[in-house]
Amino acid sequence: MTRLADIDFSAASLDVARRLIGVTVLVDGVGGRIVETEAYDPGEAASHSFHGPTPRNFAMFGPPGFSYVYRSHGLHWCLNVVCREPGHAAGVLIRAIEPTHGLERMRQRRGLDDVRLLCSGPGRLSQAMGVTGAHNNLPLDAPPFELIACAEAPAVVSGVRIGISKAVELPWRFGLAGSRFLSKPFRD
DNA sequence: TTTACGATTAACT
DNA sequence: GTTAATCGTAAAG
Repeated sequence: MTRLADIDFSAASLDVARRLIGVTVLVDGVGGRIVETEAYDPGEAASHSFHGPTPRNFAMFGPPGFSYVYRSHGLHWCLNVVCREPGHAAGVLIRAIEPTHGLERMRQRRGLDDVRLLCSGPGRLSQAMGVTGAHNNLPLDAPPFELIACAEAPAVVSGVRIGISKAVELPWRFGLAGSRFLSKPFRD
């Protein structure tokens, strides 16, 4: 049984990343169940917080349980959950969700019908849920955000992270075992 | 001020 | 399998 109170955002990003699997995340009532996450920690070079605070990543240095939204490749928004205590600047990237709430809204925003392609990637799920830079540095336990814990602890698999060039060997990617909504399958 | 590049995606061959 | 799209950010000059 995973209750929302069991998710302590002041814990290490590894723990938070694993525990977020199965949790439902909504923005304005639209969203779904988290099936894939990645942990980032200032101790490793792949993290945006590795080089210290900047105008982009300041949200990571704020309180845990807040959002950190950044723009990737000039066109995609990516949603992160800040964890650890303020100043430590660790975070968890939400990489994929299983769409459950507001399917029509998400189809409209994404411009396609295939449920499987709606939210299977960090940029995709942000577009589907309407997340933009305006959602940066907001508390996740207050509107427009909403988190709903799952009834049972899900089976979680892990592997190496995707799309990075530093610290590529760390197995800090987590996913819901057997999910059809992952951005890429786990082979590890 | 200039420049190079990215925690990506989609559309190609 | 490869590559173009597209621009904010940060490091270099």
